[in-house]
Amino acid sequence: MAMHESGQMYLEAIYVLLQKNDKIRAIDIGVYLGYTKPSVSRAVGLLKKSEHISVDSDGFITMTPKGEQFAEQLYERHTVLTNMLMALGIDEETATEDACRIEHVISDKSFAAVKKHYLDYKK
Amino acid sequence: MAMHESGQMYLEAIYVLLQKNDKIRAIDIGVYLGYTKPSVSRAVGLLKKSEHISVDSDGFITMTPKGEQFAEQLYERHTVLTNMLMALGIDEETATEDACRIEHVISDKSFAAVKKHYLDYKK
DNA sequence: CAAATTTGTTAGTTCACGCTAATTTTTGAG
DNA sequence: CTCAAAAATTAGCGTGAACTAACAAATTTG
Repeated sequence: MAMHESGQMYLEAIYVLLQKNDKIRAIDIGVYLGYTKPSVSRAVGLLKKSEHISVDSDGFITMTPKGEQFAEQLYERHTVLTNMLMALGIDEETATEDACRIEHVISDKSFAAVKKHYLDYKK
Repeated sequence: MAMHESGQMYLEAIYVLLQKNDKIRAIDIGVYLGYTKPSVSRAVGLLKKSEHISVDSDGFITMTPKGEQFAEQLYERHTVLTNMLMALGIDEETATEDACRIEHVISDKSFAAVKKHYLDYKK
């Protein structure tokens, strides 16, 4: 029942797209992630069923409060991990890729500790 | 053709078991990882085909040089990541779990940078 | 030595998550 | 209003990786 890794990826993509655009549809997610329409259709259906997003009658996608909260957490992980790796001298592309994979597997505990260390260290 | 994440997990388990035991068989891996015999059987078959391990006529498993090299890399990632998380105050169980998941997804570049930072910082 | 246990394999299932192909449904121009 | 393009969905496939059930081979033990 819990969201799987791919669901997180889609949710984060939706979050990012919604920051830049007023209205988004399934196709925009597909273009952004480089996935085909059926894959997006399926994922959107699942996120809708799990009530992380809403899809209106015109196919425009918005986030529910639940989805928003979840996405914000993911996005924070993403940005903190990316910035941290970049602070260690990693190029942006690699940092983003690694952050994207690590953000889905690291525990809350470890993320909090890593983030704290990073913020302390940065000073 | 490249080894998948699950293959890495099995290979690392074999490496760890071989450090503690003279001889190991498929069943030991299953017990260690909590997987069933068929799952182990399949994984062992794949690792044998990819020439990371050898299985003698009595079912005893050894590592090829190729497998050993690979496993050592994995194990180093595992220990460094675990120690690092523990140095940040994470309990051993969580640190091990997270290290185990991160070690399969982090790039060589990022791992090297994280390791360097950790070693420098520790001093 | 025969029966019971342990170990390994084979066959087939399930689930997540991509894909392509084909088919709707929606939309927007002429 | 009609018709083509765009968007979405449905159906079905492939792969990775776990599972159970059933069986075969090997080993232990009464």
